[in-house]
Amino acid sequence: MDQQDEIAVVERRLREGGHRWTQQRRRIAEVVFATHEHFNAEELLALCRKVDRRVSRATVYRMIAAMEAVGVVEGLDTGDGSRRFEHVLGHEHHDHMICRSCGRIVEFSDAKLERQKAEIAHRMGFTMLRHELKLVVECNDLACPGRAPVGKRR
Amino acid sequence: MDQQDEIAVVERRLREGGHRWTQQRRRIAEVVFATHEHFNAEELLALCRKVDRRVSRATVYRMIAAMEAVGVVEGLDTGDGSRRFEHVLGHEHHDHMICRSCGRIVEFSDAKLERQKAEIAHRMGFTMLRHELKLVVECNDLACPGRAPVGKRR
DNA sequence: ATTGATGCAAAAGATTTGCAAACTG
DNA sequence: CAGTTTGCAAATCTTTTGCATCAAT
Repeated sequence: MDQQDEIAVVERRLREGGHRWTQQRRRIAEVVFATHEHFNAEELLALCRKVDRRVSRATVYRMIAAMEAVGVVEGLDTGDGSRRFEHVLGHEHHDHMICRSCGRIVEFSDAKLERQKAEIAHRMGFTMLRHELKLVVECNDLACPGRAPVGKRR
Repeated sequence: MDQQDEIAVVERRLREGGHRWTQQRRRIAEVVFATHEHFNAEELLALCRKVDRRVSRATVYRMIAAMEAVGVVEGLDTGDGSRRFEHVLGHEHHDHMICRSCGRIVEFSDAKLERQKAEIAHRMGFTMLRHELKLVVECNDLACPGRAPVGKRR
């Protein structure tokens, strides 16, 4: 699935949800699916503004909420004070390791882990909507460039 | 380990960290270890104030940070806009399910899951400091009293 | 006495919202 | 056209911080 298709999916899902497809929303979707970073609202706003001055902060926040609601974007709490997001179309679910030494966000996925999570929710009588696993780690020398901590930690 | 012991541990760890043990800190620790809810800073402040008017908001925030730093309290992001906390002395690590229908936070723990998490971090060359697994679920009729959603969801 | 801790109020950030104007279907 | 969506700024909410004062060691 390439970027055009992904944006088409976003459009379709929003329309199906009774929403309108505006120029701003398309712009935001384009930027979201063009990046592979974990961005927060402010960063997304800045990226959108670079290509289209008409995108406002409020619209970015509203669009993020809308995309989350239709499941094309997921948020994660990295502990830096803002929520960060990533698009989730076209790749299987993955989890995150957040390195306290260098601030990197490392993605990983593990089939066994996924099975275990689903099984636990089911065993306890719940329907799992989504799940978020965060490992806060410290990198060892080989794995890490040894950069200074990034951003404020709390 | 009863509540007195738990508070003694908090005191010891803070003192070992070079901190002073003040009346406010003792009060806050007492309240934290007396509750079994997942409280946020504002709620903790209100509880403390009920028994001791001298506890201020700033001190509550500072004490939460201190307790987190010495590992007697852990925070979790429930998606309601504030961080929630729980004390972690005297019971093994557990994860959380957050029910989107009724707002309940259900705790669970699974040894196999724990082993898997640790193994993954190790395999990828990291040292795991802590981990947080959150399953966002929807309860089925039997499991849920069917209460209305609690708090704002985002 | 020294020095860290506290309370207060102000500041800082992130996110949400009211409303008139602009745009979509 | 009718009804959404937008931009803006103001409002909200949570958390942090500066600083004079207080209290623990």
